[in-house]
Amino acid sequence: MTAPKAISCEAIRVACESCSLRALCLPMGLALQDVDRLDTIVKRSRPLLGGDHLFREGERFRSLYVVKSGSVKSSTRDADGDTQVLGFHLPGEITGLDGIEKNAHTCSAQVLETSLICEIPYGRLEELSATIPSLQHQMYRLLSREIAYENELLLLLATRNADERLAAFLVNMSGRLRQRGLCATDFCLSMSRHDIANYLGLSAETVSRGFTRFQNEGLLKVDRKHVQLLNVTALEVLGAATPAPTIHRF
Amino acid sequence: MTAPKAISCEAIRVACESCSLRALCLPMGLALQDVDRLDTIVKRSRPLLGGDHLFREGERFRSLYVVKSGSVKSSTRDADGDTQVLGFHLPGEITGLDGIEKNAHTCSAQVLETSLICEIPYGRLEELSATIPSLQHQMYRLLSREIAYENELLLLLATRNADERLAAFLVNMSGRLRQRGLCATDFCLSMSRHDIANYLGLSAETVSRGFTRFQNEGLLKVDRKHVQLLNVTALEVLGAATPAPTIHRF
DNA sequence: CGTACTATTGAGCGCTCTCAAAACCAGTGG
DNA sequence: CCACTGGTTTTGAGAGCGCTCAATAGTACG
Repeated sequence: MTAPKAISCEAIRVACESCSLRALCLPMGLALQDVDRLDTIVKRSRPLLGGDHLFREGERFRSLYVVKSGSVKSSTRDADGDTQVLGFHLPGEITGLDGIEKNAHTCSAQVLETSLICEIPYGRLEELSATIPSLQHQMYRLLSREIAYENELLLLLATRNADERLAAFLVNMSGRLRQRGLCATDFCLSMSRHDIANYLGLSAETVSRGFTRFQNEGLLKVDRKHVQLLNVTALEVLGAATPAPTIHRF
Repeated sequence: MTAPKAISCEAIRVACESCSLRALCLPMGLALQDVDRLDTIVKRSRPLLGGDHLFREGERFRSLYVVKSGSVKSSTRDADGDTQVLGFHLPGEITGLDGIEKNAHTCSAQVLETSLICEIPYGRLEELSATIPSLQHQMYRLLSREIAYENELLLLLATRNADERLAAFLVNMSGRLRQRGLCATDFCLSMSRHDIANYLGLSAETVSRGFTRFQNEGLLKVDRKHVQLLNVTALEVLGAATPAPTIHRF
């Protein structure tokens, strides 16, 4: 029951040894030679530690960042100082796209655990994309994907109750892990309950209660950050579509 | 007190006679000759009537749409059939960006009132942007802007109460109108209370009560769709930043 | 073993939803 | 000019979900 964290993180690490930009871009239709050209502008840094910042809100925008292993949290802060978690980025995913327009970051990105991150200097990427139409095409798709994804999130926050949000979150994480070839039913959540709650527009207590209830209902097993999904179908139904407006129990 | 609708809509119409792609793109740093090239691929259609669809969820993605005059509502539908309003598009604004990735629209766009819409065939736009670096640059900015904007919306839905959401909505509309050179304190809301509520993740009743309370507090005057902001500062404070966690009144 | 932090659990309250009715408006036809 | 109709908006009353506050429990680390 112990060290599930180590197991899961190791799994991620192993799976992502080969997770370079190749893995990210090849399926999207880039020619191998173009990926190599892209590869030349990418900077690889030493592993970052949990709590390290990739960038902070307001900083000059210079680069996009691709998670190679580990995970990243992006968040913003409003006039009150209230912080809002905008998303979690898993291996293969990109962050920093919001900074392009104003040439300044509108949110902060913080590493949640020891992570490997690729930095892509945006200026050079844009130059390159002007000479490689397929790269430009993928860039447009990438940005559009982000928009569509946030639309889904808006739907979730605007219409779903606490259980549905939490279920949707778990199903979403599960799907993204599966997409990267990782175990979709047994994984570690690198973020705190508070972060999850904030992301879902709930209080930490409500998220905690949700986990407990799901466990009591046999939908999953949870031990701190380690989560084991036992009934993915039920979670999907709960998260994506409530079969009936009101469910009466007895 | 009557016919404010006509006044405001007329104002929009007049102000947007000149609101072509030139107005949209020139301030963004496109050379005049490039704007002209862009102009040649744009289709202009006869005025659309309230309720007409620009596109529907699931349809093949072909074009982006720029509002010349009038207004557009974009919304999505989930598995339950629940509909979620994702945004309102005013003159000069663009819609359809979410469809690029999957080559299919992930939301629907519906005209709220008689409107003039420019259609930009996406394939030709992408081709063009591959030959005009500055256009490519603006496209990236446009997409990034959409992402940053949705981030703000997520913050609103996740952390703000009903009054704050409504205030933020009004301030936002006001600012966007001002940006287009229209009156920022006296305008008509082309969308229904139900649409506003849905957009803000509230019930129509709560929105209605909000309008009434704001009016009683002297923040604005409201008569059906016609809104007159009397104390923009107070609304900004309420919508963007609550000065203190709790405000005690007596 | 003590400290600091995170997570869980409990109790009570308040905001917002739901349900319901009334008011209001626009359009139509008598 | 007025009654009728379908729609939206407003207003009211009650209930429930999720927040807040608070205490406890569990974990990591020195």
